[in-house]
Amino acid sequence: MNLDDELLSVRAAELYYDEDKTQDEIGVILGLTRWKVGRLLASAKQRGFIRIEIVHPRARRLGLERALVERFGLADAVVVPVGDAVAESEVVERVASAAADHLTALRPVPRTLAISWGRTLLAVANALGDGWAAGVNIVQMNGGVSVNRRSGTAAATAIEIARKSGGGATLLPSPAILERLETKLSIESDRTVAGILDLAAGADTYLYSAGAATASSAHIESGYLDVDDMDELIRRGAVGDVVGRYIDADGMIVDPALDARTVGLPLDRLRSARRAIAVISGVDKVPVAHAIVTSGLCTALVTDEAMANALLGLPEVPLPHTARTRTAI
Amino acid sequence: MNLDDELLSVRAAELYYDEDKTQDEIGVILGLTRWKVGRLLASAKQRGFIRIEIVHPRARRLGLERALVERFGLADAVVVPVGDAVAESEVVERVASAAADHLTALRPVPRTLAISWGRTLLAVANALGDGWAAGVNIVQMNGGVSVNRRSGTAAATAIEIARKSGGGATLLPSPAILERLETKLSIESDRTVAGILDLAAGADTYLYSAGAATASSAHIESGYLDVDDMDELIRRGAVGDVVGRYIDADGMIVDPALDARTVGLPLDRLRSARRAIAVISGVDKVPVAHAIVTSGLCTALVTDEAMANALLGLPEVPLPHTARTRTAI
DNA sequence: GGCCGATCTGCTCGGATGAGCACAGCGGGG
DNA sequence: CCCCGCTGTGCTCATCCGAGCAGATCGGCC
Repeated sequence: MNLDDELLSVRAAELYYDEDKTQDEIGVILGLTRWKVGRLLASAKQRGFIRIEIVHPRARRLGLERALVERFGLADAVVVPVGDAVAESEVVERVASAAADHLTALRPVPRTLAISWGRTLLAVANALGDGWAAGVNIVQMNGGVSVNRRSGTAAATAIEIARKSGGGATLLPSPAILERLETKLSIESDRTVAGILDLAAGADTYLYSAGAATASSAHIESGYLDVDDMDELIRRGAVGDVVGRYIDADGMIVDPALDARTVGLPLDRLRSARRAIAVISGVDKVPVAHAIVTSGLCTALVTDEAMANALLGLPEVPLPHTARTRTAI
Repeated sequence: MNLDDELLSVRAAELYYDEDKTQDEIGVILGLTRWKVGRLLASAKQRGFIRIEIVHPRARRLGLERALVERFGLADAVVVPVGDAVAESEVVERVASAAADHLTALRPVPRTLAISWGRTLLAVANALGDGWAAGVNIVQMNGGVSVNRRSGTAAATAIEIARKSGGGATLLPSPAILERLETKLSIESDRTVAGILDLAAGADTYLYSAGAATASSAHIESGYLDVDDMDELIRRGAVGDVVGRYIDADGMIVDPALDARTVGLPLDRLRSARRAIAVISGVDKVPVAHAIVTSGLCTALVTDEAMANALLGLPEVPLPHTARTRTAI
């Protein structure tokens, strides 16, 4: 395949894709047979000269989804594209929107859905449409902030999701982390709390996000941990938290003592769940997302393209000509 | 066409373009007939959800070319795409390369080619392939720098183009602009110079670029004009220079006195030429390019996509969703 | 010079696709 | 209540296009 053919490929591609000519017409224009034109187009496609992009907020990246499912043994994956022009803040919205779609399309329809809380989950709640399902019981699976600057975020998330399905919300009335083990044990043995945790443990579907182990964690913001605690966690290998529990790169609890003071469902319940949907986006959460998918904490992952590429160990934006220099084809 | 169909379009497009499924298969997956799928794909294309880009240094934008030919009554236009990732400096190279292609494909093959000089033309000279034509006589059509920091650029351009066609170069041994009118008249009446200008006037093809009327003009760099002269020219409506002569937005000479001291072919010779090829790129040259195409100074324009869009009065990067807000479809 | 394998070219054939048409559902107006 | 135009759907048919095959061409090697 010499240079001349390369130029012809490009000319043919222009006529075919930009000008909507038929291969036969292109053959006449360029003085070639239509089969030659077909072969040129095939080679142009194969060599990556032709890039087809689907420009839509709801578009997905099916190839990456399949790769994730394959690589990490998931039941399902949803990957939303992030074009150059998509702002960081908008990515969360789009991932949340995709998660809402995914929830809406779940079959069988969930009867009891256990959820965590946070910025991402609130976005999912907002993105869900009225009547996304019928009469789903929403139950919180971990303790949360009761009073902070965005007071009631956790509760609002659960209530919103429940309202939109015409079902009820069961809130877990407990702090996320308690100072003393005894307090935690006694709260957990309280009939109300125990009942709620039982309900959560019996859920058929789990939906949660994850937090990165950084100084901007919601746990620090809410005062459950301070910066020194976080540094210590990081020093011991923490990559982030899942429903309030800090894990390392292998998905193991980093600090058993801290974990014992954390109110909520144990992680093994997620691992044994038939359906556990993790909704995670943002580069700072790559390590925790990796820990989640490799340690079986979720059956489905909803995320963004950059995350998917990172998880699969690929360069973030595989442009054809940069790809050549990076991967030495 | 409601929102539901819009989402289906996107899903269908993903399966069709990213996953290489057949429309029939997509029909099965989405629970639609193959005809419905076909219609969805057509609407997705029509609504701009599907963007097909040809990623290649030699690619062109045929649609814009046709629009330019149509709008400005040109015989030919060549527009090279500028993707997001193409650096400003590379654009000139690509335009030059396209100009070289265009020259090589000219029929009938030029016998005498009159050229100007400058950064762009030098790039064209370098981009030309050996044997791009056979025995073309190259002749300079305007005076140029003889000694400046890049000494001999003007001469090198002509010589290079000539060498690659196996023809000869005829240089115009004169400054671009003279201080006194008498000097200019006497130089022009010199037998050698007059002969060269006659030769240029008899060329069958003209090739030139243009300069913007800015402080970084080659005329200032070479000392023919100073910044005050330029300010005065701009004040009087100058948009740039064509073969050394400053014109306004209507293509008229801005300063007849200055023009009288400028050595080279008069612009009307370009207007009456059978083939005059202008090679222009860069946003700062939009005004001068516009003056050129509207006042009939060229029969063919070789330029970049941003320039073409500017000339046609379009937004620079017509993304589907921004286009909606800007042009109110 | 002549043989041979590799590559390229042009073709047949069947699947994929788009244009155009007939019909169903729907809503408004008489 | 019925008629009628409009939109959306499923189908027929002609066209387009890609897979696969036989002959042509070319370069390497003896």
